[in-house]
Amino acid sequence: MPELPEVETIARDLQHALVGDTIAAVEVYWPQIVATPTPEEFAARLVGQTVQGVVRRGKFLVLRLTEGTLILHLRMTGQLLWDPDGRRPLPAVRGPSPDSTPAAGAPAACADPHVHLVLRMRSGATLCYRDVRKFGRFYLVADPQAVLGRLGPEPLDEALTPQRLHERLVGRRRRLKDLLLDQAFLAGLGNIYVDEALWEARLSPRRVASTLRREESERLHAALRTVLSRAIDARGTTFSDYRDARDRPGENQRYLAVYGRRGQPCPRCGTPVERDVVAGRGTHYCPCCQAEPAAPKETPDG
DNA sequence: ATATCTGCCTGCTCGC
DNA sequence: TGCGAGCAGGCAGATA
Repeated sequence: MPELPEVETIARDLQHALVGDTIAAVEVYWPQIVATPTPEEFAARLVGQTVQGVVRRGKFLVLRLTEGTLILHLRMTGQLLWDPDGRRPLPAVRGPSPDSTPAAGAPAACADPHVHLVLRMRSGATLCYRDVRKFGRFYLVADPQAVLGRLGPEPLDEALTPQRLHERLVGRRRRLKDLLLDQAFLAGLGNIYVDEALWEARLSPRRVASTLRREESERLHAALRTVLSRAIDARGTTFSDYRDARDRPGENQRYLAVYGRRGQPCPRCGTPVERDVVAGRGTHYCPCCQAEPAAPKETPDG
């Protein structure tokens, strides 16, 4: 799953590869991938636009263009593959449909059936969007805030001090797992890095945010920075599908302490890692290091 | 504000 | 070997 470190890796690579290049043609093979505007408008407006910058916000990839902003979300299995020679997936052969745009029910015949959108650049490079699950979405907007406006702060932003994180946490009665996955609370965390950060901070995923002591919030703050920074340095985690813009896997999976390690020993204490469903998500944790808080005691009287 | 449910999708595992 | 069922999971949208 592409989360903050994975999208950051792609953004940094594409910043070098794409800035200054101009979109020559757009091919849409699965129209639902385009969230806004209509797929036809989307393609028409993109042609002729030059890429001026590529950045990340939360898990979104943001391409600043001459006119407007192209924003995309890779969701679960999305890959954005840059090929300087433009000869990788060759999704050129169309089905028998005489229509210019393939209908949703009649997928075009592509060399790679999972490529749903292609940007052909004037340099000859291609940018191919590949997504087995088809959950990813593209947005072409005048105002980026229309898509990004509801995102919470960036976990690595210096403005998010331990004190500020503590203040945000203690105002909420949701469980940490639930809250940290909420993109309006913090932008960019997904299932892998929430589990890893909670392990690093020695906090139970079931802990109610409002009960955190200051020292525990500080531990969580430090853990988020440690886990995310290390993952960026390692160019992301390839658990199953993730690839960078040049189709290379990341290296961070070798540093995972709990995610996907059910039954294996906790690197800190040796207790077997457990996997439960918390807040509707598969959740990995060490039952010893991340012991559940004692049930809130009903004080008989005081 | 919080919690829960559905739909979007396909590849994979599992049981028969 | 093949089949259907169930599952995973980020997010939007609806509902309680």
